[in-house]
Amino acid sequence: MSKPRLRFAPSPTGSLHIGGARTALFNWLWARKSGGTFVLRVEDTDVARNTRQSVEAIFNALKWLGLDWDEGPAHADDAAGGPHGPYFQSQRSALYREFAERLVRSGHAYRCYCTPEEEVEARRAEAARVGVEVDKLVGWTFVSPWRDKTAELDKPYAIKLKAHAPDSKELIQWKDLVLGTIKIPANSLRDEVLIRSSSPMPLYNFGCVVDDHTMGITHVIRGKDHVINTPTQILLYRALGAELPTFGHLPMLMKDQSTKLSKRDGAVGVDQYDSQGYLPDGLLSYLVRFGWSFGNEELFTKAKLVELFDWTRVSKSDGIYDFNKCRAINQKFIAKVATVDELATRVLPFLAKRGLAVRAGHPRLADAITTVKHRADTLAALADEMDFYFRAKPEVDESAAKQYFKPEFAAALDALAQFAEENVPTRDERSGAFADAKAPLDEALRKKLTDLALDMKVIGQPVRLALSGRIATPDLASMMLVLGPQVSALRLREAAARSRSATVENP
RNA sequence: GGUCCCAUCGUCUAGUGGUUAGGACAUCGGCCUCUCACGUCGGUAACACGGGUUCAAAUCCCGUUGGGAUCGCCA
Repeated sequence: MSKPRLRFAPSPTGSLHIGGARTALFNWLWARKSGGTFVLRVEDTDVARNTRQSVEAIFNALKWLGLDWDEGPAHADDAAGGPHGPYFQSQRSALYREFAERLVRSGHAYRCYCTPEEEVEARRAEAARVGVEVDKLVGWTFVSPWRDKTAELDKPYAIKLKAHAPDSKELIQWKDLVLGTIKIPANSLRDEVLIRSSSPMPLYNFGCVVDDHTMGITHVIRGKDHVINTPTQILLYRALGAELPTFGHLPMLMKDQSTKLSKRDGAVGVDQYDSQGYLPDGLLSYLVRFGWSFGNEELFTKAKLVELFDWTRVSKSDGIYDFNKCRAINQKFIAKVATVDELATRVLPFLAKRGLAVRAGHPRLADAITTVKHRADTLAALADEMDFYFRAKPEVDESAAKQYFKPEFAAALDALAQFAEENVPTRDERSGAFADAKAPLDEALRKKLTDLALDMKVIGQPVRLALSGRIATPDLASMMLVLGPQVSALRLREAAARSRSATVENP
């Protein structure tokens, strides 16, 4: 048996939606797991809604997620893109026309000279006959008078699929990879338009089947909203004399129990997760749960996902998208899964956004991250937590300064400045893990406080504010260690000076 | 309404005939503590309902109810 070929076929009408990302993920996963091929095809036949900008946004989102494709356009202007190219449907019109005419010749399709307006009119007439409003008319489909005619007229025509014989009792069925066997009565299908009368572009079902067929796609994995398209597509495969791919329909992502997640529901664009500082694998770990789970595990790298994925663990029921849970997963990913090196690379742009031009390999970067990675749920938050380590002077929380920078603390702050100079090792002086240097420093600090007859509970916040400008930070010893003896001492002395000159407030 | 699909804590889920129905997020409380977090301990909280099958059902079957998808010369 030949290797599986899977595809993701987005329509470029906006940025990549997380639902689309989920679908792409499952296709990619099986391609990687099975040693098959992952194809990217752009279904850009709706010229009114498609934009080149969207094409690029989708490609970028896929790249950011790390869902690399083996075949397909490398960029928005890549006309070839691989052995089955072009991969933009808008560039394949001739092919669709050719297949459509072939179906007309073989009797599976016909030229319908009715105009869309005539069909609308027929619908209206039927509604009037039955005595209901047009949009209340159900279960009625337009039957073209051209269905069994072969005449060629000199006027525009749509090519329609002859879906089934009028008295067909056939059940169209397939074994769905996730839903199991599904049977749908053929007579519930209508004569679908393959190619419009007014445009060379194919309609969805036709373009999809022609492409999946000519591109050798073996597995069609998509959202459950496509279940209803499947029988029509099966008819099309049959008409083409083509082998059926395996279909798999994934559960939907819902906003709540009664609404499916739409483009207006907040953070649904993958690009937004990128700019908010999510980790690609963090997002993917959450998205994969919409359809797949592995025991109670919820943190997966892509490599792990490829290793563990299989179709027997795929679920059928729709899931409600929970932004909080997504963020919680990302937080755990930052704290527990991502390496300091990876975080160091990824946090740089977020530091830059704060005006901090920290370069990769900055001597304080790795240590800074180890002190704050348990405190952030996004890279943006991580950058915020690290901010004070990299500023020449910390940005002081003024209301906290009023509370903690008081004359009575000045002497202590000076004394601790000296302590820092004498006890905080420089980076060159220490080796080994951060924690190995921190523990003794922490101990020394406590001893010093005892010697000075200072209570940590009292002096802690002034010192914290001195070192960081903030009232919520990592522990004191950690900050001193990251900052180093000189900077620590400098900040403590400045705080001491400021405290000394602070006026005593009258309550 | 036709057709199709689905159904375990608020949410995502584990569970594949015998469990005190487990975990995670959220939530509530305790502990830890130099702040905020992290961590940790514990609490509240679920098998939609009704019939079968079986010694035994969250698990299998049927029905009901509830929810979703779809019904374009969009994708």
